Amino acid sequence: MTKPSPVDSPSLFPSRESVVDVLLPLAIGAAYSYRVPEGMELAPGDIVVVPLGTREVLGCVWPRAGGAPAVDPAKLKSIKRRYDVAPLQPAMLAFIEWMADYTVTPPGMVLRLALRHDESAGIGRERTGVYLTDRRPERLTKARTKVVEALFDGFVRSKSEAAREAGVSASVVDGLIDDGVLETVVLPPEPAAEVPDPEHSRPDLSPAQSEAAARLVDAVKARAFAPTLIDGVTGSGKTETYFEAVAQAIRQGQQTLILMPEIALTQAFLDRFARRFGVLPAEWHSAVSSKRRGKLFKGVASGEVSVVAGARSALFLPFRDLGLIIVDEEHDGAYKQEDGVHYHARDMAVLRARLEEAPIALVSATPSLETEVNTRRGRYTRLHLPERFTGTRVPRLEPIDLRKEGPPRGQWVAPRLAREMECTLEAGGQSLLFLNRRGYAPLTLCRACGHRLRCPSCSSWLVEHRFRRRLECHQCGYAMPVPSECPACHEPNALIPCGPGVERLHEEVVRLMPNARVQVLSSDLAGGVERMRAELKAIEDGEVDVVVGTQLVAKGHNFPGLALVGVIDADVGLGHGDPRAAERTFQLLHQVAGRAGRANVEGRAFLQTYIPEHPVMQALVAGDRDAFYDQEIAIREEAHLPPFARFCALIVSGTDNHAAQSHARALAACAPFTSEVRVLGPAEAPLALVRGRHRFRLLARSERAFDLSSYVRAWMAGAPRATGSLKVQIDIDPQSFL
DNA sequence: AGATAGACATAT
DNA sequence: TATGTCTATCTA
Repeated sequence: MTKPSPVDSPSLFPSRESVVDVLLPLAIGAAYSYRVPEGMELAPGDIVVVPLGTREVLGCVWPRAGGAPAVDPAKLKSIKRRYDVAPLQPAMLAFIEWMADYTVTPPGMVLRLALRHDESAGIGRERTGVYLTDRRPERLTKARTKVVEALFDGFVRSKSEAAREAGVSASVVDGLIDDGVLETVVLPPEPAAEVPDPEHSRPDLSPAQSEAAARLVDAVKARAFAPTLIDGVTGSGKTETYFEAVAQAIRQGQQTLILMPEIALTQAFLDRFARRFGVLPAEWHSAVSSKRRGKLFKGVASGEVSVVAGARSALFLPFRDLGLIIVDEEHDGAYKQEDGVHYHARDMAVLRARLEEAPIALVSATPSLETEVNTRRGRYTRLHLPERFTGTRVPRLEPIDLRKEGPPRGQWVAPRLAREMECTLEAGGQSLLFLNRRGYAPLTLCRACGHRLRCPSCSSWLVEHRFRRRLECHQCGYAMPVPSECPACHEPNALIPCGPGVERLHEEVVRLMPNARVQVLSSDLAGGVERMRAELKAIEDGEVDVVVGTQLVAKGHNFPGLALVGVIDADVGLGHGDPRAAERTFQLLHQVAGRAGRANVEGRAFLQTYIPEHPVMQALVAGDRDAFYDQEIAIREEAHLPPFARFCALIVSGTDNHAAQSHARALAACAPFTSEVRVLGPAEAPLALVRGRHRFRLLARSERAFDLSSYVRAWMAGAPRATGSLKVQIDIDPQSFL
């Protein structure tokens, strides 16, 4: 593949050519053809407005596929107008086509991801500026005097700015314009983003960081595809290291995309960026207003915006000249898009980097299995940051065997951990107890008849949330008030909570340590984002002695003062047959342990488990990451699952076929890798679905559920045709584009 | 994605 | 026979 020209391709269609193909952001197989109006010049990548049926839609002029498609010329309609934005670059067009092919999705659906911003939003009204003339108002009111005084320096201000500075309403300013006291000028549009300064503040880097940064900078200078894994322990300064590569891209006048899992786009990251580059990066995620999105879209397309930090959707921004991609926390599951177009943003980022001929850095303390494998096979370069920047070490997890030294019945903190927490409290240190279970108790059962409360719609356990006085289903969101009697045998006051959730753990810690200030952190914390921010601040300021938290505490936020971390139930999430369970548990607990310790204090971490002999626990205790990956890779190979196996879903729709619908539901529940999954083996894939290199593999919830391969074969043979449609997502080797 | 044209089901 | 609801099909 040749490097596409970063600027507008000069290869316009010959002037006598009056028809172009336009890809529409719809689930249509191919681009449609449109007549080009007299005098309009179009090239592939241009965004245009075209008529479609009764309405008008946005589309993208698409390279003409080989061989003129036979469309009745009488059906051709004309392009309405060109949309005022820089054209999509050839690499972007290639990206859309590749990704569509790769994800078995119509290209239009991928284009839709790129054009999803509001068309009108970015255009923005013209801003009017005002300045003071020599003329003075005939009737001089108090408000008018204030305006004249405020603008006496003669500088141009926007209307709203002038009003604000003078402390009057905008109508006063308008009145003065009418009287000729103020003159108006058209102001240039506000810049889409501030310009980062690569030399704003050069950081002090450790030798390991400097070495890694130099390698990355070289890769940026080379302007070639080069995938790298930045693999460094928590606190090793991975961010500061890749910032040097970002700085180099800025110096070269190229753009950078920094992808992060939605949750990681925190103030902490933005602050660090601002410290290094003097300004905030352009942010792109679901909370950004549509007006702002429109503006950014244009700024990114024109090349004006040089650094974008965003969630996975930022991958579809129309960069003019992308010089570097960073995928922070590359192992994070949030990169996987599971509805609409199914894709993994990390893999698509690698694809995009290849097509843009740009280096890409995947960043993680606990790389995903596939990234580790790619690195071991030499497809990615490994840059290892072995030490913490502060000099303290990431603590080893000390195992607590719950079979031997478990807590008394009805309690969850082992005596040894409780003593350690007590010591930490006396020494003025902060502790964190980690339990990946929201609510009070994960299961409620009837003491009288043994009935267990299940969700009526999806049959998983109902989780008691004592604070909200509700039973909630964590699977589907169903909720009901806590009943006073058993729904099965109607025995009153017989329902008892089983097992711990963070709420219950909180209760226990308060009992164990009456003098400690204890705070629960859970994603369902009452009071929303505001409250969460306040609590995090309180923790940071040392106003909390013990934090009891779920998954949330493992990601994003930094707790600068943690001296002790205790994992309450390390076995949660293992043993459900999920092929990713071991990997996820390892990553999560490794990250949690990494929270302990600070600049001058070595932290300690404890791991409560019933299965200390389990490979995940052994690897965590030994701190031996390589051994863990070795094992995990071997297990996959034995099961004939490629280490890359990504997703598989079979979606059946149709009213007449109830069996098909229940199959679809079962599959939706198990794909991709969320519950017990069994490989039914390679089946003869329908030719229509399998394109060349894609291997076909079906995963089902269990052997008993149904034999999918024969089901699909029957379906393809037309047996239960009904009115349904069938979509099979195929297990693809995600590196097939490398 | 919409808009629309058929296929059934139900009201008038 | 008009009207509503659900789906599959089409848009150049």
